[in-house]
Amino acid sequence: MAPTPLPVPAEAQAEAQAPEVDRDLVVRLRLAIARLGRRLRQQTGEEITYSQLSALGSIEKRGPLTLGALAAIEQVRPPSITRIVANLEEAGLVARQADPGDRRIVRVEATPAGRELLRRGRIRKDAYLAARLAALTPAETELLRQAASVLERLLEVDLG
Amino acid sequence: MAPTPLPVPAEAQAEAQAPEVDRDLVVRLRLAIARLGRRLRQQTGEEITYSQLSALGSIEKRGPLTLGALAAIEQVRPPSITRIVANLEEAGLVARQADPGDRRIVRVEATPAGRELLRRGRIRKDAYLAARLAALTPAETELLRQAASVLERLLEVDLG
DNA sequence: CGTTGATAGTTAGCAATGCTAATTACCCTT
DNA sequence: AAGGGTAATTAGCATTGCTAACTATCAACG
Repeated sequence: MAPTPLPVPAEAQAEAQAPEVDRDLVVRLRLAIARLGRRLRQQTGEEITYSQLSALGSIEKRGPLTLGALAAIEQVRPPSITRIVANLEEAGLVARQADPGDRRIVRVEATPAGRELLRRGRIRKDAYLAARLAALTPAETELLRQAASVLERLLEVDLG
Repeated sequence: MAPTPLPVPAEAQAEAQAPEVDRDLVVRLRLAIARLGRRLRQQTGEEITYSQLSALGSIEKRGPLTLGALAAIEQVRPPSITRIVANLEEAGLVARQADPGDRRIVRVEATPAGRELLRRGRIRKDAYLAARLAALTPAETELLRQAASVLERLLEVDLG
């Protein structure tokens, strides 16, 4: 299919340097991601909300994290993270550590219970995706692997 | 605690993963999609929430819809749709029609203002993604194009 | 030293989502 | 006319996410 240039509105042109963008790709990606994301979100277990699960996952993966760092990762404002972490702590899934050098800073870490819940939750979510990935050819799987890298980079692009 | 999630499809609760499935890929894809999806959701613009936008989109696309049908499409319970539509109506973006034959039924339709907002909203979302895609190399763009096809197929895999 | 300004996190309060349970209004069949 | 089922709504709850304002702490500079 022929890539059609996207008429980029002024506000976006201020951000984006390249005026030529593949409109079709943009639309297809947006729809695919929005829908898949929605399905994954619905795939949360019963014991914890999606936001909590996501935060817990980041905490486990990236070690002891300050709340500010966690908020940045989760793309949420500090007050939201404060509350989410409070709920996680109340459920015994994360623990807070005081920073010895700077008493303003709070670090959070996953507890064994948190890790265990995460493991179970992942199995469920992964099973959902995995069941679908299983229908793909090896070449397609490899393609998605590379695409995942690109998507990860995309997420790190900070346009301000 | 958390709102009770929708019923989980049986096959997702079933056994963990087939050993052949690449676990790392599954995890990375899930995270990338979930986060990118969240960002797109945040990119709604100020005038309307994501749920409202999604509902409005379905209403425009699938013609006059009963609230029950809309709830099914949006995968939410009837009370949620009632409220979302009420907000959309208050904003003048949709209009209700009484069903002449069955007075229990309410149908909703997008107003011109609703259609217009939808058009603008799409452009803004596309611009968000487009700005990021612009930072990619041609090879990466091509990769994503192929990945989009795979993702689309993934979504069509109907396991339940 | 001690103000002064920045930084980290919290609290308070708002609007919205999503749910369940219960209710209202209505249709259809008997 | 009575019953049971269907469509939508209301009421009430927990959660999310935000902004604005506040506390506590650190660091720097005169």
